[in-house]
Amino acid sequence: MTRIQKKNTTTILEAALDVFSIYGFRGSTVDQIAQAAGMSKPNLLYYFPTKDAIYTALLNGLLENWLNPLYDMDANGDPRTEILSYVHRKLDMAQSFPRESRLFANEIIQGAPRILDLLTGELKTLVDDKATIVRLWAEQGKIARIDPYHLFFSIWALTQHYADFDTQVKAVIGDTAHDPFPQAREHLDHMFTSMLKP
Amino acid sequence: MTRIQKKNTTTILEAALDVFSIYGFRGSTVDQIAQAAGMSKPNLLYYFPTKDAIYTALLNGLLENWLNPLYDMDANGDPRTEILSYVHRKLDMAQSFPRESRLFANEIIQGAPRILDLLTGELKTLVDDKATIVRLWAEQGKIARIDPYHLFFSIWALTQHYADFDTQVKAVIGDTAHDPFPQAREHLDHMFTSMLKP
DNA sequence: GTCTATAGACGGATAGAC
DNA sequence: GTCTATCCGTCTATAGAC
Repeated sequence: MTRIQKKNTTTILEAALDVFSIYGFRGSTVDQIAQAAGMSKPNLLYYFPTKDAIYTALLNGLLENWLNPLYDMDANGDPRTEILSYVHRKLDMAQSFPRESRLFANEIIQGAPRILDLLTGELKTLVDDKATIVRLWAEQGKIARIDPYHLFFSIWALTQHYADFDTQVKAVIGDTAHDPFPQAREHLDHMFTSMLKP
Repeated sequence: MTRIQKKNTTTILEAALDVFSIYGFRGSTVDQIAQAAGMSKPNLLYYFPTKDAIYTALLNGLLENWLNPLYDMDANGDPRTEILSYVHRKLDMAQSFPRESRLFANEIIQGAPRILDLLTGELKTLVDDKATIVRLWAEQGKIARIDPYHLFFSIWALTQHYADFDTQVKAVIGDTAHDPFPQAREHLDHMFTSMLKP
C-alpha cells in the first residue's frame, strides 16, 4: 500500500467516524462522508467498494481497543484497585474517544446487527471470565457481594453516558460550566468505593 | 376529530415509535412506518403532512411523561426514600417503555437537534431545582455529600442502560437467562443505598 | 378517507475521460 | 488516482380517481 493510499484510507475512516457516530449507518450518506473527508464521492468509493465496507472496516478497527481495558483486569491484583482502574480507563476513553463510544451506542441501540456475534461470542466469554473473578473476590470477603454482570453494566452505563449523552450533560450543567469529567471521576470514585465495601 | 381519525392517528404514532426508536429520524422512512401501521404511504401522509411532523408530534407527546418522575421528587419526603423511589420509577419506565427511552437516546446522541431548547430550558430548570434539594439534604447530614448533578446523571445512565443497551445486556447474560430487571433493581438498590450513606 | 400513479429530489454505485 | 457525468433504485411528497 502506497503512502497516498494509506493517507486517504485513514482520512476516510476518520471522516466516516465523524458521520456514522452521529447518524448511525442508515442515517449517514456516502456524500456526507466524502465531503467530510474533502474528496469526491467516486474517489472515496475507489478506496472502499461500498458504504457498508467503510462502516465494517471502521467497526472492526475499533473493536479491539474497545475491549482492551476489560482484558487487562487482573485476577491477582487488589480487587478495589483493579475495578477502580477499569472505571478510570473507561471514563478516560469516554473523554478521549466520544465518537467511538457513540458509534457503538448507535449500533447497539439499533439491535447490533453487525456485531451481535461479537457480543454473544467474544464479549460474553470475556465478561463471563471476569465475572468469575469478581465473584471470587466477593466470596473471599474482599469486596461486597455484588452481581458481577450488573457491576459491569453499571461501569459501562456510567462512563459511556458522559460520551453518548454529552449534549444533555452540557445542557444541564450549563455552557459556562467547567469540563464535567473531573467531577465525574470523583463522583464515580465515591460511588464504586462505597458500593464495593464488604 | 372523528373516531376513525383518532384511531388512525394513534396507530401511526405507535408505528412511528417502533421505527424511529430503532433507526432515528434520518434512518427511518415513511414507508417503513406506513407498513408498520398497516396502511399506505399516502394515507399516512393524509394524517400527518410530513415525516418531520410525525416525529415532532411523537416527541412532544412523550416528553411530558418522561420528566414526571423527577417533578415528583419531594423536598419534604425522606431523602433516601425520595431518591430510591425516583430510581425505581426510572427503572420501571426503562422496563415498560424501552422504545421511548431509545427514541430519546437516539435524539440526544445525534445532538438533540429538536429538543435542545427543552434540555437547556425546562430540563435544566427542573434539575437545578432538584439539585438544590439534594444539596440541602447533604448539608443537613441526611445523605452523603454528593454532586447532585452527577447523581442525576448516574440515575439516568444506569436505568436507561437497561432499555437502550438491551441487546447487549441480553447478549452478555445469555438468552436462556431470566429477565434482568429484578436483579438490576436489587443491584441499583445496593448501589444507591451505599453511596448515599452520610 | 383511501387508493394508484407519479413527480421530483436524493441515495449508492459505475462508466469512462484524463 | 481523481474527476464529471450518469444510471438506477429509493425517498418524500403530491395529484387525482374512487
